[in-house]
Amino acid sequence: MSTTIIEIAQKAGVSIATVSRAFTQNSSIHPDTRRKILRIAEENHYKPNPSARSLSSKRTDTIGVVLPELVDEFFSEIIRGIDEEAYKSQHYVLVASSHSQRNVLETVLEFMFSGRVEGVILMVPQLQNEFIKLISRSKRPVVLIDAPQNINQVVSFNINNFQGAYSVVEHIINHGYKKVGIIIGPEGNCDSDERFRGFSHALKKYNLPLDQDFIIRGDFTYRSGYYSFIRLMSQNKKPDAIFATNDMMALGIYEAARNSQIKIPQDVAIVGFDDIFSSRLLQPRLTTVHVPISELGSSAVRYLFKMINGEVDLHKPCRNELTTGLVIGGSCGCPISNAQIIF
Amino acid sequence: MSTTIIEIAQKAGVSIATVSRAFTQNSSIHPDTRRKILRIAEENHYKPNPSARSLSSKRTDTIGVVLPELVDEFFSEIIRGIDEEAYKSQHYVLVASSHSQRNVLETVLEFMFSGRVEGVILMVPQLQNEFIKLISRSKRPVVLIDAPQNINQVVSFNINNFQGAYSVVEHIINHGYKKVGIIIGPEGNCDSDERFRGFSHALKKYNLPLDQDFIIRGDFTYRSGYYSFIRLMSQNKKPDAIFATNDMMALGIYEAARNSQIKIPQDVAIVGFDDIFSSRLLQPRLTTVHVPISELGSSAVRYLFKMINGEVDLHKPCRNELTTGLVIGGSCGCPISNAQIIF
DNA sequence: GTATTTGATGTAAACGTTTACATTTATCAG
DNA sequence: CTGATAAATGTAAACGTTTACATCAAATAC
Repeated sequence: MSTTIIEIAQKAGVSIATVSRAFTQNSSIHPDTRRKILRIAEENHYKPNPSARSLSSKRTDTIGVVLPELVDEFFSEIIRGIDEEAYKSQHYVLVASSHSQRNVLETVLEFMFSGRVEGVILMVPQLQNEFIKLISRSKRPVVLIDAPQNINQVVSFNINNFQGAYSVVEHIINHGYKKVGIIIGPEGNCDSDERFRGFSHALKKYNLPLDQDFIIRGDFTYRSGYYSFIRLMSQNKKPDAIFATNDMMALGIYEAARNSQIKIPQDVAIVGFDDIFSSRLLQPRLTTVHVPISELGSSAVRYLFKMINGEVDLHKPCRNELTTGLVIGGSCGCPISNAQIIF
Repeated sequence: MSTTIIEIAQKAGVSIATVSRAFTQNSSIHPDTRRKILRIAEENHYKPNPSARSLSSKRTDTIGVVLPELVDEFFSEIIRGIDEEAYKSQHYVLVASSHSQRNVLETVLEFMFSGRVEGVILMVPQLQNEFIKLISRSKRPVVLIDAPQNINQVVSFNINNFQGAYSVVEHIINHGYKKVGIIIGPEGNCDSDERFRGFSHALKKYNLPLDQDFIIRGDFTYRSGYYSFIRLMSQNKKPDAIFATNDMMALGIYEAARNSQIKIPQDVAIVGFDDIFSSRLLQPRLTTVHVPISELGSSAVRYLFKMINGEVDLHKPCRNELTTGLVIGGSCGCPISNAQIIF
């Protein structure tokens, strides 16, 4: 049907082995021969068949990416980081989001055992132990994005949630707020856990009490931010500052505050985490923690390639934390002109 | 190395052909035999090798998706729609963003046609004629998302830009505004062109003049919205309403208005297009045009599968328009309580 | 009882490469 | 000039499936 290596070999007057060599990097072939073959291939619209190639060589030039459903703003940034890096190394990206209808374990297994990809980048905020075992035993390299702190048998790239949370909470404490509330994320979510840890640590450091009434569980959605805020602020004892453990919930807070005539930051200061695009539009702008999202993706890919190329040990655990940065808006009480928002 | 079909055949006491048949849908094999083989395969962690399979059968169970770099909010929604639909049909999704470099797109296309995927979903707002030819001659099915109006040799799924623009502009005209400005998108962008057409048509219909001073070219970015607004409003003759041809530019407008103390909608009414998440956070909420993004992706995939399965003619051009909906906020002058935003 | 059809399975030839090994040719030291 | 070494190319055996075709047994028709 389509042109094969045999045709090209005939037209170039060489064997198929030589044609094959013309298409691979480190093979001994005369530069002139290669040029000639590539020219003829070009003329005949010949491309090596990927299936045949990987059947024979066991390489697929493809990496797999498994993403969770939730992380909306992350999604495109992460993929962009991954895709860009993969493109540089001439690799393809096979994606799968772990849908509600889909069992994550199944997807990952499929990926790892089907031989379709050379390695996997896995992002699952709620990671069970069985996964960890599976991954650490796997023959194919796996890099996690956002792995729980206590897991150390794997390779992972993470946001420094603790540090980020600590510094943003420290920042509001320095404003003089003493009754600091927090809206945490879903149970078992490692980002949320770490951010809570940073929060607690900051309070402790500054000798502030950890008041149970000021700890509300949300689930990282807009809606939960809205309602958690209302719950917090309808108690007799109200916080004077709130740490929303992600920006999406902070957005919900802003709406709830507007609806109940509560002024930010006069009545209550708000800080968030993630620095998502939308948070920059809020009035006053949200003070939050910047996260290097696409870098998370590209770093993960770079490391994955090292594993694939055998430059690093496949089973040597390795935890990497990317540093966060504080983004100061007006929501914490800082005097901020909004004129500088243009980006 | 890993278990092959031969091993399973031996353990099951059948030929490899029978094992193969156990793994394909429409093959004559005794149910008991299949069950037994699948059990043994399961026990031995056997999965058919995808490369071998597709080398032999010419099927890859994979579709390709090429996306532009820009369209941020669309990205994740589109992929979600595509992935979900592909998953239902047991297909994998290979993504590539076109990195906004033209020759890259070419490479990507070639990659896609190298036999790695069974069909391609292509989204490129600025599509050149050479591509159209390439696509319409292609052996593999291609479905376009967002194809220029004047292109009719291909299969495409589109937003009804004209209708959407027409109705939102009609809406502001009905408010009584007579000097309606517009910020259009980048040159050659088909979405922008169609939206402009809808705009002009509405003006004409209501006997309003098309004033060149009220037409400013932006490029769909926040930044361009900001500066285009300033340009529009620093003329002697100012518009009393502005149609931003996408929401991202409307966001920029809001900031520019805030900085120059111009009140929306009292001093100037604003409407947008896309109904992106962020636009719901604006005060007053942006009146805009809702676009069924993920549906665009899933419809495209469904049609692609029909082409792959030969249910529809590969080369029969087919243009599909998905209807948009008007989202009423307060930015056009409508009295709107913001309480209902929670979604 | 024989001929015919049907369904389940086996046989073996693709599918289009890569690559270990063999062969040829060119290069060069002595 | 000879033998050794290196570089370029050829030969042919994998790689792990699918599938057209052949075979065989059982069911059905007459």
